[in-house]
Amino acid sequence: MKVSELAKAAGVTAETVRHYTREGLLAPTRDPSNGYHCFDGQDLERLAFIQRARTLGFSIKEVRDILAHADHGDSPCPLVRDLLAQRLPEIRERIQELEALAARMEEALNAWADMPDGTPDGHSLCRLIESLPAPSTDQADATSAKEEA
Amino acid sequence: MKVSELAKAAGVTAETVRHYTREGLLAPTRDPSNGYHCFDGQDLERLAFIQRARTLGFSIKEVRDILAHADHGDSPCPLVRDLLAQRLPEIRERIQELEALAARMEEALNAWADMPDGTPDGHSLCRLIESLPAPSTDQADATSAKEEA
DNA sequence: CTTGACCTTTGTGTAACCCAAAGGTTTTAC
DNA sequence: GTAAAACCTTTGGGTTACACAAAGGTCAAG
Repeated sequence: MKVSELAKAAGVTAETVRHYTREGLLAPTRDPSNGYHCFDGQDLERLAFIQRARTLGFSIKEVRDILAHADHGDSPCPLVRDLLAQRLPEIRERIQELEALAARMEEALNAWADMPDGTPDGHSLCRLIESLPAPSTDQADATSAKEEA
Repeated sequence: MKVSELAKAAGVTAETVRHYTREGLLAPTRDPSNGYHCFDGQDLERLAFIQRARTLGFSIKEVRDILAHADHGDSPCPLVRDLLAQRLPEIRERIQELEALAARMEEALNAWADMPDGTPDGHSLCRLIESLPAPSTDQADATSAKEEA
């Protein structure tokens, strides 16, 4: 199979296949006559595996580690479970942050429903935004903001 | 005020202040004697404004647009409201995705609680992951996956 | 006058691809 | 038979919001 054929079979773009290949998640052979990448059924299974792992939130780097374990004949399952157990609370935290964000946005839209659109006057750029509570400036928050990025 | 002083006053890093300056959100004067950036009280207010806008989910680019409107004497408020109204459903969608992700992760952890850690056998790299439903390969999903990135 | 703390600019890294360009190959169609 | 379409290759740049390191100038304190 060539790049596009594998891509089509797996439902991803050819670029994605090339990206995974560059990153070492897939290791196709080469057609010596023209230098094209050659994938087989195993690569398709491997790509499907990668997609499932990605739906669980694993990064490319993590998937590479998982595959390396398996390629080395070791069970990657304990690693997989550890990563999941570690990441789950982080996801939940991220959800909380987004819910707080959505709440702020909604609150703002409601609060502003009848507030006038002032033109900037040197003291205020946009009262709609300046009416918000100031973001906290302490270290704890700076840390969580770092995570947010 | 010099960079670090403004940064401390606003509770951000000096790097962040420099970044906003590079991006044109802040326009400090220069000390002619040494080329240092000089910020004043207005810049501090402006930075506080930026932080509030960021807590509403506005990107740097959007904040720049908002500030440009205000600097030009126009009310940025309608723009702000439009952006918020547009972004809110996107945030909600993102929350749904993350909740689905958390659910998949949790489900996986539970389902695997008593499943054995098989060593890879050529047909399976990690049954824990391969027992997952295959990610859908249709265009609609590819599109939403694009948004997700 | 020498540290140490702070300033400057420039360039690199992050995550996971997307996209364009330049150039070779294979397939298709006339 | 060949020309154009379609696909392949590698390389390099773009995306977000900064963090960080390097190289070199500046400034306050001892």
